[in-house]
Amino acid sequence: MTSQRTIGWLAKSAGVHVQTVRYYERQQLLSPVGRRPSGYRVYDHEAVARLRFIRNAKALGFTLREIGELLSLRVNGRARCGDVQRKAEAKLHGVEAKLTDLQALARALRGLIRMCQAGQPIDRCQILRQMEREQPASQQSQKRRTS
Amino acid sequence: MTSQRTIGWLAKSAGVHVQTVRYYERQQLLSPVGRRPSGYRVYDHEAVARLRFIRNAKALGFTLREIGELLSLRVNGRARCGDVQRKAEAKLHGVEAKLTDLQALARALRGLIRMCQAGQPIDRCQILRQMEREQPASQQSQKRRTS
DNA sequence: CTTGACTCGGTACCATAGTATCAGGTGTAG
DNA sequence: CTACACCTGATACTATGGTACCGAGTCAAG
Repeated sequence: MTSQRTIGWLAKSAGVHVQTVRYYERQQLLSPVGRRPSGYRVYDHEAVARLRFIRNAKALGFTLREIGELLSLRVNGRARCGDVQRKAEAKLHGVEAKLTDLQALARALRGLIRMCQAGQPIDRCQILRQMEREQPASQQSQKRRTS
Repeated sequence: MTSQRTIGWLAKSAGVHVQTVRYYERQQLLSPVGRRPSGYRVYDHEAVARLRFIRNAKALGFTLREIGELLSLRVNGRARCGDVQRKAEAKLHGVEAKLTDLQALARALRGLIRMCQAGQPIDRCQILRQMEREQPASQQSQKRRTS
């Protein structure tokens, strides 16, 4: 009953796999409140909230590393809301840069499709040509991961 | 000399590592025009354009698999324009779906940032509170990383 | 007390996009 | 002719975010 707060209970409550909970533990994002004598992990409702937090932050595009930072901000009493805000803003800027790039690409693809409809041969395709050009690395849309 | 079109020349010309060129070859994105008797790969200027294409498409968020499709689209282009058009349209739909996801993400981030009254102690941070809420994964799938 | 579900740690594996290192062969400048 | 840079395939390793499987131990219902 009430003592059923095992890893399986937690996983089910938060809608993730048991292995994922253990994976998050290895990544220092989450730990059990204790262990039974048998070694079984014991959790509380806090853990469910924390796991939900992780899931939502992940859906917002934060990496597990970033989520870890967010979580430790929460623990660290001196941290201010502004710290969190800055992280969210950095993430937003990355997303906006990506949006700009993708919008340009969508426009280019629509152009290609129009050209195809006009019966133009593909070797005149301007986007494909454009993509062969040496591009001035200008507004780099984040290398790999936004930190 | 003109006969220096080895993998090293290509890699330097396109600004990637030699191993990356070989990796792309394994991924069927690029192949040498031939081999020297010694086995050395030989490339031409086309290869530089192709590598630049790959780099630029990658910067736009295409996976190597998708880039392969784009490249074969270019090669098959002369044959059947209808085929090409369908592929381009599929690609466009993919880009538009990505755009929708990213726009939702940006909206969510902006909403969170607005809620934050900087200077609040961390335990009153609305961003963090919001992220603890049960958010039933909602509509957007988020299958691929958006970073 | 047995049965079956659950849990343990450990390890291996998936995809993605490379990077690093290896022994050994090649190419070329001095 | 000798250095030394470059090339070869093969294999292993990086990071990210998990998933799958293993034998062995545990827990609770019947």
